[in-house]
Amino acid sequence: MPELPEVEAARLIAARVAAGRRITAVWCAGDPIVLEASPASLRRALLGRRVRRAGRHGKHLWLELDRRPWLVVHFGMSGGLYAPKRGGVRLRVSGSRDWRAAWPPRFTKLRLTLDDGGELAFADPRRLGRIRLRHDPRREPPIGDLGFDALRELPPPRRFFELLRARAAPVKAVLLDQAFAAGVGNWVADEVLYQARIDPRRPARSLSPAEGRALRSAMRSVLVTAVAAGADSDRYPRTWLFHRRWERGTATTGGEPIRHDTIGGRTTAWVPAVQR
DNA sequence: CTCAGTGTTCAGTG
DNA sequence: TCACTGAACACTGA
Repeated sequence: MPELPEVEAARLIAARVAAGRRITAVWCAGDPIVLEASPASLRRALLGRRVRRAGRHGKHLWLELDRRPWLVVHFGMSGGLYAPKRGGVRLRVSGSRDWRAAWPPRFTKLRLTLDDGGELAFADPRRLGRIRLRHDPRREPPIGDLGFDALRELPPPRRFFELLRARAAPVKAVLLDQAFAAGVGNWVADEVLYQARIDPRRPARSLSPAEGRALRSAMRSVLVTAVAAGADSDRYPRTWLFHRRWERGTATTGGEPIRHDTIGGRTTAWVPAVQR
């Protein structure tokens, strides 16, 4: 699920289901890896609380409650937040293929019931996600260590360029660094570099001011567009590299070949004919 | 059976 | 101390 657009979509789900509601039941899986806070402390912190709003910074999502600490979640590689389909059939069985369609979803780690009967479930098959409690999420680690939120706090062009100029690593690696821009992940970084027409291997500090502006604009455009689409990738523009990034040895809409290299520790899809 | 993946962290290096 | 790199983590699906 989880880069900034997907987490923002999850935040909207959380707000729709829980904002203004009281938590009447809490269920926790016995998973000490994903549950950084113990089931007992989670229950103590959440049960009976009223949810004020849902917040997000980068890929972290939290619920503001009427008493601290608050619930903070990170989706890792495979986590997600789910609500029962409105008016849909409640499947009791949650095995096999489309585990997200079942209720509760398979791999559910935390489940909340609200006072109007609404429900939220955090599920994470690969267990790289985390569920935490924090008194002041924005100021404490891990969120306190992050850079600007790539959607809501994009710095002005001058400042953005200065931050870029301070980094010697490949620009792709810098985009992935959450202490630089919180919320940018592998596919967003590749999409941004493609649309800005920049070679992902370039040292960040080697970019010209014009390239810095192009990168910043592309970051804003990709994120605004993906969030407006509700993180539904089928609704992303057909011109985006996203739709072809895993078609090995294939070409973009312009007929240019896609190349795959490991940069910043991640497989990077890019188009040498376009990105310089 | 092996490998890579929409992510983060930590040990090791220079 | 800092910036950076690569491996580890855990599990699923190709």
